Amino acid sequence: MKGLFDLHYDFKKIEEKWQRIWEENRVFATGNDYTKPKYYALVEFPYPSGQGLHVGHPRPYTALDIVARKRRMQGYNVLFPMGWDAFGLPTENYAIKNHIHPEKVTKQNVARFKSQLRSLGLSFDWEREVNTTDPDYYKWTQWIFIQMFKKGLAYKKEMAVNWCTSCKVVLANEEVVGGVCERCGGEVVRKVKSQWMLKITEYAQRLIDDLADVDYIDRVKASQINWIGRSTGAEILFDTTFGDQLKIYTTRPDTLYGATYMVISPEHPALQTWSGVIENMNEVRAYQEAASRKSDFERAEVNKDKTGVMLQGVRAVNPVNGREIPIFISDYVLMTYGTGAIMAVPAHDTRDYEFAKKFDLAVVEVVKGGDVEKEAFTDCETGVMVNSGMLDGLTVEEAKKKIISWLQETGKGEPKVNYKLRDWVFSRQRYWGEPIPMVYCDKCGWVPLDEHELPLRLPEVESYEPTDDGESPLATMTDFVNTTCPKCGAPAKRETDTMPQWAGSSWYYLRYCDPHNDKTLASREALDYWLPVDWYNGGMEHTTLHLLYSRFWHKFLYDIGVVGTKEPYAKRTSHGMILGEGGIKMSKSKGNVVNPDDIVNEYGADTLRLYEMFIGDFEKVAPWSNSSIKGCKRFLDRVWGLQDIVTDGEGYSDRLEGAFHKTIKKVSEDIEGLKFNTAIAAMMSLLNEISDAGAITRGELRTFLILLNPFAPHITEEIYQNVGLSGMLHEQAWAEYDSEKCVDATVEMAVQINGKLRGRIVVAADAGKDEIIRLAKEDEKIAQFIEGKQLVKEICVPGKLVNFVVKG
RNA sequence: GCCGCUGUGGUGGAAUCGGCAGACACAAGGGACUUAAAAUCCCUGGCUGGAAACAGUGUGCGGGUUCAAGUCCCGCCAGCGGCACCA
Repeated sequence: MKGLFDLHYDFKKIEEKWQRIWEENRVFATGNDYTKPKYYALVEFPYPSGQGLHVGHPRPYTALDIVARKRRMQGYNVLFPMGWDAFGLPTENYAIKNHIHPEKVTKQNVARFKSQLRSLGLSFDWEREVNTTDPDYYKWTQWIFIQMFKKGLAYKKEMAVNWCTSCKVVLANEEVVGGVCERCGGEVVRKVKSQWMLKITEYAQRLIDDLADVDYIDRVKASQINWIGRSTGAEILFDTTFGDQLKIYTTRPDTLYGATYMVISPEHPALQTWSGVIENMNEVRAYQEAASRKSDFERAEVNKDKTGVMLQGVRAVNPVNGREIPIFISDYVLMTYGTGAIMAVPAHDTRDYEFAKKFDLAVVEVVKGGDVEKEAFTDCETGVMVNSGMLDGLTVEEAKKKIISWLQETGKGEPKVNYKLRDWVFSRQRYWGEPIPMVYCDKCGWVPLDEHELPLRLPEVESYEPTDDGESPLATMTDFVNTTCPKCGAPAKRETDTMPQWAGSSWYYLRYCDPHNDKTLASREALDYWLPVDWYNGGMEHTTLHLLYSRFWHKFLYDIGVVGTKEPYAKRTSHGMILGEGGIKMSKSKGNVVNPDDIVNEYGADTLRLYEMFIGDFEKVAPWSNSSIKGCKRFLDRVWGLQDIVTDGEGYSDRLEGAFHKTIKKVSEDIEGLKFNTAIAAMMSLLNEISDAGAITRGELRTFLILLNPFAPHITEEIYQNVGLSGMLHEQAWAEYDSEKCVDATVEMAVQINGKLRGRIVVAADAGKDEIIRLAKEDEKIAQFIEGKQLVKEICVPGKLVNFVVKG
């Protein structure tokens, strides 16, 4: 005999069947009807690594797949594309090791990823697939670079790079872990090379300001603002005894009277200027030498002792009181921020304090409120100025204003805004990246290729390894390197560095709008229709690099008239990582990696999708659990069993009508609010109610399937067909609810005495306060508690509770 | 040090504006079905006491506001992520 819910459904057959039907009917191909309302849902395209899909990938993909499927049912023209961010080091390293062309490796990896993604039933429009390593794609990456060069935003500069002394190779910052080479563990030092740079700093203020116009989750906005690191202060000129001037930047111009010495970076150019008068130049040179040998990691170690050398023969003059003060060089002052020189105010800066204590320098208190005998007093809120001449008695804020206007009047300084954000180092001495389309001509300097010569393809090379002196493998290709100047025709040499991995991903969302266009990166018509991306979800780890870089490129493209919106993404959300069982990060070495293929084989794609959405708060990390996933499979088995109890009838039954309206509301709202877990819980509750009722009408089942379809698209489509409903499920309109029907006729209310739960009453939903209180007092138990006592207060929140405050 | 997040049963996690803490699931225990197991179905469950009704207690810790606090305020503690000598 067949029980009600004891069927296990054949997910393998069903999932393959529907994936085939969707593909053959081009069900998820994006519509080109620009008169329809549009919705652009975007997930970050993956790097197709050799390991295949990780169980973390489906979490964001499923989430936005749910949104995309719901939007289609709501009548939108939906763009939900996918592609490959395929340039990058792991592929290149694999190619070096195994002597296989990275293009071939990429092709294999993409094929694997694609079949894995297909098996999950994600509704991507594969006709719009893009690949950053495709010359038809990177042609436009190169084109954008050339536009930036033409506008002066791309320039070449001598830069320190990370150099692995053992691999003899330039490393990206990400490859330097804990100060050593990620691959071989060798020592990493800084080496100066000429690098292409992009002037993202020119957009720093706009990248902050325009965050006001977009709907990003707060933590994303906060870390971008933090990363850009805007600070306001002043630049101040100090005369020197040499006869020139030294410019410093400070955020605390109010403490100028407390500046008792100065510090400049070991790389500061003034040292060259003063070399004739510095008496201890040997000592200075030795310090410079030592600093340059140090890795960035060593130099940045916070807790290390401050070191430095006092310059003999040159001193500075504090402009506000004419006092001569010593100048030091120390590596705690960075050449890359501000002016590479500071005024040191030990009384009110912890680093200066530490330095002053070590070198026994004067500490002059100029802001009262702390104890500068013990530690630096850095509070700007409460302090009052002392020992500061014209500033005495003012608050810190007042003093800042006053000293800045004094500096401006006397020509000794001016207000200044600084950013921590640095220009983007855009060169990599690597093979597997977009070639930089530039030529160096002895006469003309750096000249971009003619645009009609794009794409500049990656040439075939024999070895992908960088050369011994850290040049890209392209540097050994004389056929590639030797060319003629696009401007004057003289013999010239090509740039042999390639672009970083972040290049191709900085504009890919634009290409999806019109991926096969060979005239422009995308037609203006398509861009105007689809932009901005309505909802972009991606990892927090991309907040300060990819997300910021792509906003920067978009703003540039806006400035030159390629796109019509200031911002690329209207909304940005971020998912939490999926950890291994027990909350430990999944890793090969720990052997706790879950392969999505195994889960799909054992439970089916619908169960995997459902579980990844049910696992917890979408925005937080969640530990994988092999037993919890069974609950989701069980749920789908029970949904499958609904076919056994379906009855004729297209309307709602009296018993379930309210529950259905409530669930439609809950699921609809929860999807918008990233609360996929509670949306599923609501559907589970509804199923429990249906089970108790023992029957479901075909109309009710139809509604249930519509709600569940975005989460579990295969099984719902199959049941829909099995019970003889017309058309295909994904074509149906999203379910509507009636707010009035979400309210029950009667409600159970809690009755409290002095805030403690003492009883319950059932009242009509529309009962008034007086009536509720009357009914509560009539309750036997409550009456006992009130009897003989003084009723001080009666609180009634209709629909929730009653609270009697009694005394005595 | 700075920025952000988190702390709720055995576990994952729920809980609009302050309004019945623990929804929904997992695991566990008991029962039904079965020759048996699996699967499925039913029941129980924060903790303490009690056979039970019930009472007390309970959301990292200490205070406070309120008729009412997981939620708001003040002060701590612990953990996670990111940045880090940015003047």
